[in-house]
Amino acid sequence: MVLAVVRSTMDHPTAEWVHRQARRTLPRIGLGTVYRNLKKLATQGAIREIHTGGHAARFDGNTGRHYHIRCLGCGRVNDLPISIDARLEDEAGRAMNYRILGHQVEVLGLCPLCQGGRQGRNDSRKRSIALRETARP
Amino acid sequence: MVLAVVRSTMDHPTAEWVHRQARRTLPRIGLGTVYRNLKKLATQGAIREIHTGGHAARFDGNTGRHYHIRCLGCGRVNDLPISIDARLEDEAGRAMNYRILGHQVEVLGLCPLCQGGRQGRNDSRKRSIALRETARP
DNA sequence: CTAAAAATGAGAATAATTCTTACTTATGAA
DNA sequence: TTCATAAGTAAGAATTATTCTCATTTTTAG
Repeated sequence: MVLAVVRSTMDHPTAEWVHRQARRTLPRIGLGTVYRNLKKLATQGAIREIHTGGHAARFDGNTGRHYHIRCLGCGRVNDLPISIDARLEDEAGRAMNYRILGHQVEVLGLCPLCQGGRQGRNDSRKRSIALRETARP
Repeated sequence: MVLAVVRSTMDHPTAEWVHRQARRTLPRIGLGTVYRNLKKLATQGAIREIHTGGHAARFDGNTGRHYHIRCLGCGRVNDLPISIDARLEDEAGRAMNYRILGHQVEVLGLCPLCQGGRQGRNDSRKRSIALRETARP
């Protein structure tokens, strides 16, 4: 169920949103169960966990390699349709003595909604409340 | 004082480590004051705040544009001596309707210490305890 | 020197997440 | 089917990182 919910959207939902959606079908499911299963799915590689901006983690049903863009106004996260940089991991591996396992890129900016009217209308607090209340974040 | 501590190391310290160090000179300084000043310094652009991996935020006295590499074994964060990708922000700006403000890159891997002996010795819990107890993280 | 403004310490409050526990459900061998 | 064991769960307590509150102290400007 948790997997299905995460895969049902491209909007990188939070655990709380997944919980809210899952409850529409399984009314008695607990938030702890959602967290437990999100973690297990992420460990198994079925979904990806995105930690960003010091806010709640977001989960991504798209496990293909891709980059993200995050709005500093409202906190929304979107996929970036641009090619990944193969050079990066090579160069990093050569420069450091790490065993390289991957890399993440996050572009920061203001989404179209947050650009108009000096960016106050959709601050992160209001946005995350909206995200909790609507079906589609 | 807080600024001096953050600038004194290249090790991307946590707020708690900064607090511990600051207290060696200002024994009565509170953790809240450290957080308050870290936030103010970050807002002013004097330091940078790094949110990563769902753990405690880290602070970086190096405000020049650069990338990071994080060890999945022990959580340490290091600077990457590789050039930044100018193409990324251009492409993202063209593809999305965002106003682009910057981007971050984080390479993930295992540091030299965490590669030996099946990576158990320096797991993130032990590492973060060590980081709290030693002068240099 | 003094009044107003700014910063602080101490601890309470909050948010996200994990952990604990008693209970329920699934699984599998007999 | 039946029973035993393992796995999963709900509910809420606990933890961690961070922010907030507020009474007090320090700084600043006049």
